[in-house]
Amino acid sequence: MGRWEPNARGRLAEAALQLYSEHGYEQTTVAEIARRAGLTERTFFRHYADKREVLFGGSDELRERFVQAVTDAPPSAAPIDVLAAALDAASGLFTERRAHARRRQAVIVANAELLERELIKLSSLSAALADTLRRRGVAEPAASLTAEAGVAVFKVGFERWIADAETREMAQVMRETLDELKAVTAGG
Amino acid sequence: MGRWEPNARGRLAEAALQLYSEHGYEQTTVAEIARRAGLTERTFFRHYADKREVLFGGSDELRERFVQAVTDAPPSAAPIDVLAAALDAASGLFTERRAHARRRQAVIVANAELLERELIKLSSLSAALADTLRRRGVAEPAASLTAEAGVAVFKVGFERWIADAETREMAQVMRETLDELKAVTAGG
DNA sequence: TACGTGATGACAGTGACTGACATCGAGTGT
DNA sequence: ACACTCGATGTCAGTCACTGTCATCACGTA
Repeated sequence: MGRWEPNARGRLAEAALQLYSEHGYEQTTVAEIARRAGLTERTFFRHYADKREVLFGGSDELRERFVQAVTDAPPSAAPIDVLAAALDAASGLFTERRAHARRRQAVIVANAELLERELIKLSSLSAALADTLRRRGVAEPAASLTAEAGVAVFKVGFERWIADAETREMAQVMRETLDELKAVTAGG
Repeated sequence: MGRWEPNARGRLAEAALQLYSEHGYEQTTVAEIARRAGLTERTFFRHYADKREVLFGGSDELRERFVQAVTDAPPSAAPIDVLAAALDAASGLFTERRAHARRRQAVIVANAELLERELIKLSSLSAALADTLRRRGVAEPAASLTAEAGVAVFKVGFERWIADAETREMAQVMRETLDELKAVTAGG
């Protein structure tokens, strides 16, 4: 057995989600999170840049999944179809994770600071998407607009998937939501 | 002459923008802002909820302008046309203010915390837009998607307007950007 | 066996933000 | 004139997020 219990980072994330759920984000101190994880406050800040970041450990993976899908799409595909493929690929990350997503989202929407962090993560996702589209030869402002539209669909679709019963897969919800966006922007 | 210099709130906002521009957001303390405005730190927090909010005094006005335009649109108008009218109305707030907008935006994009605040203000704008569209009878998820698309156009259009020389009016840029979004989502 | 390394602990500090109470000039009524 | 209220501000003590610095100590390696 090593000197320390393994997976300090994961223990901190789990302790934080528990405490934020039980007592609320603002009422929880970093010292409490660290204590529940069997660590000190100083060590918390060695693993996470701030008190909010501990809930967003998976955002890099989501962005990479999106970017990979855009990169892998056939060169001939139109931006909107590339977007559809990316939404489909990203949805794969959430299968079997609806319960956890609900728990985490409930904490986030209950606090403005956490919502801010969520929004900047999505903004970073949008920037990465736009950049990847540009590398495919999509010009501005089409690249940025496609990326923003994609994130809009993801946001709205994610909320609907969370709110739904267990019937529909996330990928299906995303496809329906993208179709709705197309209908709206077409003036229908 | 009154007991205090008038417009304490405005003085704080101007002092903050100056100091954030000169030394950066993080390097500026609230005590410094208050001192330059001839007030104390405690009084700063009576006018603004936190160190970021001092840059966002105009966001309520922007949201109201958007909402008013949506409310005033003819009942028969399609959501996407309502959106176009709202973007046009909102652009009116920025005429003759390009220099100030540039200065403020430069400060905001230079700091992640300020960017987070900007994003949640735009998110609040999107929520208000969606709510107003729903009152017009637009169903979900069309209402939320239209609102998100509108904010996306505003974001992209605003950046382009800022980056542009003085040639085009903001309203014109917004119209062009909305047309680009339509083209992209149509698969063109 | 000595030494370097990496994760952690200990501790002091800064600055954002809050709560409680004091101050004082201006208006208001008598 | 006088008392009385009121609103904007000042003062002060306190909490907590976050940082810099140095110490510790098991583990691997030469």
